[in-house]
Amino acid sequence: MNNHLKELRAERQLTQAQLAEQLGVSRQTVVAIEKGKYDPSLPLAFRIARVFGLPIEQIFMED
Amino acid sequence: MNNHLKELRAERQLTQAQLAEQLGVSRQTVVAIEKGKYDPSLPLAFRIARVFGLPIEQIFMED
DNA sequence: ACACGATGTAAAGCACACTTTACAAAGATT
DNA sequence: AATCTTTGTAAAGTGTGCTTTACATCGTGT
Repeated sequence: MNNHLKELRAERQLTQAQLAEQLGVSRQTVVAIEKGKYDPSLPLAFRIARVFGLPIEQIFMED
Repeated sequence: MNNHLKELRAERQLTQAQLAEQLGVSRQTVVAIEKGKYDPSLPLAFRIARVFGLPIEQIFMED
């Protein structure tokens, strides 16, 4: 899976730490997802989608 | 997280085994998700959405 | 040069997603 | 009643999502 997390975060001018806090996860989790190290769980994907006001399919995509 | 998997599967008249095969997972995984024992991974959620032709948010929802 | 904020990397540990195998309980069919 | 399909339950094993801690790197500002 691919994702646009880094770009979306940059657009909103959020640091990894700020985004992590809004999502209720550690900064390492944000780093790992941005770097494509692993995919978020479904509940976390929902929270990410909610933070950015976008459907999950517009943030994450099967490559 | 809640989901409508069981109802959607019933509408399409699929058995758990048939759905599992289409999704490329074991039947136990389908059972566990239907029963709410755990949530699917994000990639599996995408495959489920594709099988039913619906956005993820119309199949899974934060309760 | 030094400090500071933001990002990247690594490793150990815990919980959960998924597997395989096996068996039990219903429902439908003959 | 006996069989067959479908569904439910359980348990042990593997891999991944997420945590915490710690340190390295890079860019910017003083």
